[in-house]
Amino acid sequence: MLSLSNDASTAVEAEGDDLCSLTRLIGDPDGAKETVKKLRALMKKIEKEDSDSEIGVFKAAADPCRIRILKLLKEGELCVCEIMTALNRPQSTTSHHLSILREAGLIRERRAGKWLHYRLSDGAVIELLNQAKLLKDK
Amino acid sequence: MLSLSNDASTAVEAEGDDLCSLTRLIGDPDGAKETVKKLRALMKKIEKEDSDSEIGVFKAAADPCRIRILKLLKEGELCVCEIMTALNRPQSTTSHHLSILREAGLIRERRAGKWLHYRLSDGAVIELLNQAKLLKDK
DNA sequence: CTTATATATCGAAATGCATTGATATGTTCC
DNA sequence: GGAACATATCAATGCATTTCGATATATAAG
Repeated sequence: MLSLSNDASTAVEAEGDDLCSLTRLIGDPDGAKETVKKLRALMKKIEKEDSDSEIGVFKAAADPCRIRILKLLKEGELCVCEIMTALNRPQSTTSHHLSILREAGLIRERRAGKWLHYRLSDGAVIELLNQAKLLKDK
Repeated sequence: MLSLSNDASTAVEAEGDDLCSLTRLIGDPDGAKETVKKLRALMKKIEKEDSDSEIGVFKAAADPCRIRILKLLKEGELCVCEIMTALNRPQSTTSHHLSILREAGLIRERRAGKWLHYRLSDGAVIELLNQAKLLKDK
């Protein structure tokens, strides 16, 4: 099993492990070393960008109930009790899904008296759905 | 609890249930009935579109490992053993994630001898990531 | 301040998903 | 055909998420 720690010694060990397979792959040890170095650098760059909120966005959209909510809201603002009516799901379930969408930044709320009206937070949400649809159609 | 079945009788019953809360919400029974009708029609339209593959796309992107793979592949084609080197994860784990991305249509494979090279399936994948990033930045 | 209503949060059960070692499949080379 | 290697699939384990009833919070009205 490869180590996940970051200190220098285990990093060197891990590099040794990787070289086993990559040397064979590439055919020469120096080329393999070079490739590993490039991959590590690229990975470091990728891990430095915080991907958490991106993942949150995708997680939020990755549920049938929540996709339905997003598609409903494409037509305009709705309050919670309208959404639960449309979904045909209990209030606690509906509310839970709304809070996940809200925390991911996909929807916004507006209070009007005792009612909360939800809407898509931005045109980017619609674009996100469009891109997913594009991908599915191929 | 609201019924999930589709036949006429239970649909009427369910409509009655919904009217309880929506009538109060809107203030007049006729307006409520109208609203419920609209919501049901909208929902029927939404459920008719097959959202499954869209959900598959979002599910595939909703994992730290897999987001990393997508970002790696933005730089160009890589074979499995390069990807597992970069991710620092066992082969079976890496392969599993690749198969999910492949089935969702986000990546494609190309065989070259005993190696499989993976690449992003389309520019739409990059656009998808961009839209998610846009959303997170607000 | 009490009651009614709309929504959020909690807690428990059920389900789904990520991870990984072990094993199977497919490819190359001899 | 058999050995070596790259990758996929299987099966078991543990963790995360969904669902939903029960309860809490917030707002409005009397």
